Amino acid sequence: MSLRYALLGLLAYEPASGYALTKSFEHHVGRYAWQAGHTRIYPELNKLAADGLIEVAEEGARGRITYAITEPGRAALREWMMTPPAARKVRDEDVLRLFLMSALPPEDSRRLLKAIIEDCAGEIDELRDTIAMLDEDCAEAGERLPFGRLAAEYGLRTYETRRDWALWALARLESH
Amino acid sequence: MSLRYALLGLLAYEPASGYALTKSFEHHVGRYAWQAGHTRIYPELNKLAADGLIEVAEEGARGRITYAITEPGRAALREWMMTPPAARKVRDEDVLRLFLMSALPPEDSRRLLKAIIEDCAGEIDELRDTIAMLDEDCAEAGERLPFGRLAAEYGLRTYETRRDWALWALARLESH
DNA sequence: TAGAGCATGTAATAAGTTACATGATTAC
DNA sequence: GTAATCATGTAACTTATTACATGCTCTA
Repeated sequence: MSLRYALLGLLAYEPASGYALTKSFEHHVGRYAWQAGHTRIYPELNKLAADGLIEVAEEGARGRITYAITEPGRAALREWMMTPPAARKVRDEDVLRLFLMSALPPEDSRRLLKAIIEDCAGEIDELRDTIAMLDEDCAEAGERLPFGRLAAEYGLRTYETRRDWALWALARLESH
Repeated sequence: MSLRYALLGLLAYEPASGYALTKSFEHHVGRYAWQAGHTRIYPELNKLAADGLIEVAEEGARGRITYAITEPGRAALREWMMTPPAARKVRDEDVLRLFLMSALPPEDSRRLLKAIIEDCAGEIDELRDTIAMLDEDCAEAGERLPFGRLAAEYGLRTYETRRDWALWALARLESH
């Protein structure tokens, strides 16, 4: 059901085609929040349109269909956003790997932690660049804090935290 | 496929019954790393046993079946752990809500951010208590850093980061 | 004019959820 | 003895993945 609202949320931010939405999922959305491929996205868009929560805003070249959210769609999104469920439900393969390290022999854990720390460093560098670019654009154009900027900041802080956690875990491992 | 390795990882840490594993998922594992209910766990355990990656270690009261990982199971787990895929795949409904805030009218965003900050504060308090208890037990018993301690530390840092991010987002929202 | 990438879809299979079902043991 | 919770399962349905399929348009 979440995919429905992920799509609704992206379309509430701005109208887009299935193809453009797929790209959003490949980049920030699928990386931190909700993963989805085009084979699920297209059918779900059709269902959303059938339910009147989105509508075709424009039909462009190469069969491109740009959708926009409707008023009922906005209402449904708002309802979902403002009533979070009690139970948190997460599926994150990376974090799963972190958690299962207790099960590995210590040398493997150490190797894995070091790889994670290095990987995080790469992500952090990349995100810092992204943010610098976004802030430049924003200084000219912007009022409202854009979707990508929120995501990038979240990503940066998340990777910093993960790296620090890995450093902590490594230190605890070494001290035993 | 990840559930398979989640189970293998937990059983590599220590033998357990399907019921006990289900509880692990309800608590730390499902909260941060990988969600799963008993209706998926039991069939997957049977499949793992059929594949020889785990074995029945003990049959106890009320039909309880305690499983233990086998050597092939350990090898399969290690292989999976040490070769993370390039693409990160995440499904986290909470984070999705954070991301979609750009799509809400500013007053709603503000309300939601404040609710998130409060919620994080609650989680942080709870996790601090958990960690204090774990560290007490560990001081007596312990050498290797236990599974739950890793998870609790990760959880604590994650919630602190999320709270700080929400505070940052709120400040940016107010300044416009 | 050829190749890259835009753009959307379907079908078969796998994974996950919800609802239903049953029985054993423990603590009160 | 009875309520809670331990303990495992199945069936119907929904959601997601993988593999396959097709055609358009822009750029070099």
